[in-house]
Amino acid sequence: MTNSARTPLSRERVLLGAVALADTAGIDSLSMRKLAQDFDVVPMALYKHVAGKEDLLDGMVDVILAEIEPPAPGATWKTAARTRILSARRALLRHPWASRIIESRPAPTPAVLAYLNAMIGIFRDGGLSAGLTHHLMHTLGSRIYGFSQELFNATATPDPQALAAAATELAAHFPHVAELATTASHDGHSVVGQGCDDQYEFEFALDLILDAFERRQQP
Amino acid sequence: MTNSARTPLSRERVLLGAVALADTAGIDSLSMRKLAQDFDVVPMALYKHVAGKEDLLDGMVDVILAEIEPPAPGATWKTAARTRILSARRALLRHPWASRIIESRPAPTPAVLAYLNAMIGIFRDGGLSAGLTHHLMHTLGSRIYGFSQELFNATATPDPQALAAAATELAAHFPHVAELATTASHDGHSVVGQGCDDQYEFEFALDLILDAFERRQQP
DNA sequence: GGGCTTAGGTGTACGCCGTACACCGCGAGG
DNA sequence: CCTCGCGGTGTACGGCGTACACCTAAGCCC
Repeated sequence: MTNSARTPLSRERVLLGAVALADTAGIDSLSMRKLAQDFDVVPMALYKHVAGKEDLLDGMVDVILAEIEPPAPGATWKTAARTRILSARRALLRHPWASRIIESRPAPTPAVLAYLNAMIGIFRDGGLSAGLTHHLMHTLGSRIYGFSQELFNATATPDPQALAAAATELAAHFPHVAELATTASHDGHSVVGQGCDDQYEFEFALDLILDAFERRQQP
Repeated sequence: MTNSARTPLSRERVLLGAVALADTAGIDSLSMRKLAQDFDVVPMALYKHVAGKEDLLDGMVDVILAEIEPPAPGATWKTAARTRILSARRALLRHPWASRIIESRPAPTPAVLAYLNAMIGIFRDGGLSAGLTHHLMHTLGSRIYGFSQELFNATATPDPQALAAAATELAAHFPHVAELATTASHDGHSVVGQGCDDQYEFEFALDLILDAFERRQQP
């Protein structure tokens, strides 16, 4: 009656479990030991399915990449790229830890290369030269994956008292920062902290870049 | 004769020592214990000068920020920003670990806020509206600090044998990536791996963004 | 069916890490 | 002279990734 009929581990089960754990407990709580605990298994058991923690993280990136929808056929390169990147962004927003992990990988996995290859293909097939495509990839940077480096990660202080205090502090010493923080660019009602619509800003920058390259394509 | 006349520690000495250690041994080798060893001191001694490792990393960012030259007065906002950002980039290139640390800080230090405040001031004093400045800051992203997220961090394989093998492997499965990797956009002689001039690409993207906002300033 | 291989889970152990807490020597100020 | 507190010490704890030897049970060939 030991109910020993556990479904056996596999690389895929380990990776999905790791993603789930990171989603619920936060990426900092993701350790081989905790992950093993989730499977009611001894830590070393994971090493039969994953080469080590680095390999685990690589695999998690691949899982996120797999959530990105393939590009819709029959669109201009600009809308195809835009759609794909915004789909990537949606995947990234489902897993807030993912951008940090993507940034930290020292070498690209085959899945990452395949993703980049497809993105480059969109531009080349759209008629952009190899050189211009190269520039475009560099200019997009991490936006290709659907995120951009925030100047400072939202500090999540839901306490309105401390928030107001921080605002006056900010205004006193860093007036320009304060002005921008309280200016919600495209709508009026905003406070410091969540005063800017990240999605809007992301699309604004993305479109600005894509438009600029479209102009250079046919002068 | 115990030569006990050590110059006492201080927050500044600790931070500079940490930067030096990260420069020489790599950021992954930077631990409170190793750092203490560099000072011939027991690990806990450091805690009299820094609150903990997070505070240490914050302080290291401040040290790097202090290396950035102040903006030259009497220039247009565009060249002022350009100069400052390229100076930031030079500082970052002196400390290859720095971008990873900057990215990872959960909250900005006063020094970071001061840097951003000065940068925003350049744009506002140059006549850009608050809204446009806001967009510009988002579009620049981490480029404000002098770096951009590389699609994949150079994997430093100086072995020409393995490198050539990787190149054919790449060409077989990811032809578009291979094409871009072997196309050095602005000069001809290049191989996969270091086939692109990161500095050129950085300035290209930076200028493209600044130019785009200049155009929007006065239509 | 008997023995062999082997994939997959176990147990123990090592060396690292950050840091809490109690302690103590010593120079300065009352 | 006595006290206070700054800065360095020693010990210890809990966590981490993972190397290595081991065991067990299922699958396979003869």
